[in-house]
Amino acid sequence: MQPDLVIRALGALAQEHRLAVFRLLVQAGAEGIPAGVLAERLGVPPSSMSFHLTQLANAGLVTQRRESRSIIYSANYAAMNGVMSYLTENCCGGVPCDDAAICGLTPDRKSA
Amino acid sequence: MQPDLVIRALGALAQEHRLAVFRLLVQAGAEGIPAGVLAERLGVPPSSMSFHLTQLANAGLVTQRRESRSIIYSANYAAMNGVMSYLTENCCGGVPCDDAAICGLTPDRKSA
DNA sequence: CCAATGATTCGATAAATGTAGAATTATGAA
DNA sequence: TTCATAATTCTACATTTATCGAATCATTGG
Repeated sequence: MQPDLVIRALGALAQEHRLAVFRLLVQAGAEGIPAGVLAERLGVPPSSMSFHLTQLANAGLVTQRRESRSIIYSANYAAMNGVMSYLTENCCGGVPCDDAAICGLTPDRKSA
Repeated sequence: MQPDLVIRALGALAQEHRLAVFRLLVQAGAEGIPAGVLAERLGVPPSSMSFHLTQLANAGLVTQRRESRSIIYSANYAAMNGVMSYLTENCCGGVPCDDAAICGLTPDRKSA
């Protein structure tokens, strides 16, 4: 994954509402969530939500499909994996995060 | 790690120069790199570099120590691990990711 | 003390980001 | 067609971010 795309993805996630949206979409899985539902759940006006969804889409983190009147957003797991891989390889000392915190274990396992 | 700090860390890394700085610091290890050397290596004016280093420090991603006239920056690995853990747990479908790549499989938790 | 070095802070400026109402587009139903 | 629904685009505005020269602060050496 090229740095430019990684930067866009990080920037896309570095915002309260967008991080919350992405978390919801990750939980929702392939089924996805309509834009309007996301707006309502987070208490954000539709036009603002649209702006944020555009940012996420532009970073490649979400995909969209139309279903009747709704436009349904889904998380792009592959893109997220790409970001995680980049960070692991370039920003974690090249250590494959073996028994350290990264892979799902609680961070204070690092209690050296 | 609380979401607010995660957002600040993501925002700190979502910038060309800062991502480059952090990568250099990760490679440098505990020894760290002086601010001036970072500025020169990346071709950024000292005042601009200072701005970016402040952002990184404010996000908790780097630490600084004075050594004679130089101020030496080092990567905070624990903070980075905290960010990775948060993303793995909240943005990768909760999959423990240790038998996939980072989180290489789409969670078909919707299988019911 | 005085000058030189390394770094930050200040100041001004340009660009990008976030917000949200109003208008517009797309779809479906009567 | 006409209306209602779902979402986006348009528009304006305030805030934040990024840049970088100039001024300032901190440290060391003469």
